Amino acid sequence: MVQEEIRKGPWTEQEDLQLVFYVKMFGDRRWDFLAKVSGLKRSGKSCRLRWVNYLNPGLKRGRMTPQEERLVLQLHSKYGNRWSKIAGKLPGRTDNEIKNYWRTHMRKQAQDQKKNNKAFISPSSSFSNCSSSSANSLTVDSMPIGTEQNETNFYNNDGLELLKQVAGENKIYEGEQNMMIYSMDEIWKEVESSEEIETRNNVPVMASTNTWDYCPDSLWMTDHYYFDNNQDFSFFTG
DNA sequence: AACTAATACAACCGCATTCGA
DNA sequence: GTCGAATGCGGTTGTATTAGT
Repeated sequence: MVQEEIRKGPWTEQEDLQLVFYVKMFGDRRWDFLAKVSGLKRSGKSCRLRWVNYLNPGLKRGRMTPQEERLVLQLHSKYGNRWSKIAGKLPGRTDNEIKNYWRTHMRKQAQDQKKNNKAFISPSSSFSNCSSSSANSLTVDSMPIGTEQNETNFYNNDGLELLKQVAGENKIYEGEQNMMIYSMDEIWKEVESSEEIETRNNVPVMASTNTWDYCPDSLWMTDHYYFDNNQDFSFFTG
């Protein structure tokens, strides 16, 4: 049996467009199926990763804000390397992004400590210790996230205008704007309250990881509703 | 201007867990 | 209850970009 060649490496714009189109058509589930019907020579796993970490319209782009950095420090000291859990508390950020951020800064931290000829205790403890001092210097807790000055724009390529059209981008932007009013205070509140519930019930609380939670009007949510409630697409899956 | 180091980001891999037949 | 497929997660690696010399 001849195995169809699976593409690896960086995604092209064309592949992105295709994936977005098919995710919009069929929802962000059944990745193997999506990979097949889309004609992409990618594994379902690869498609999912690309969507989750890059194409998902609810993602925030650009550098972490100081508030987010502080929250990551705090959450890491609590949860350790459970990146998806931490990401669940940071709307628009992915576990991959946070993981990368942490890794980079841990390395820097280790190097600094080496330089200062200090004993290296442990990643989480050393980092969380430093977090308190840096956190104290911050005074803009109530600044809404997503309002960072970084001008990095996900859709800054000409070709992606098409993507906008295909994916109904206007709606998505509305969603992003809604997301922006989710202030750090609110996030902190959520962290605290979910932990309370966790402690009380001794049951893990699923954070609202889905970006749609903050984008009630987004087209994507509409699509999900549509697919989930109005249509039976099982015939597609054979 | 050229080179190097540091940083940020994207992607892959392997394993664990969940789901459905 | 079992098993295979799908999905999710964390670790790791590769590459592009930026900053420093």
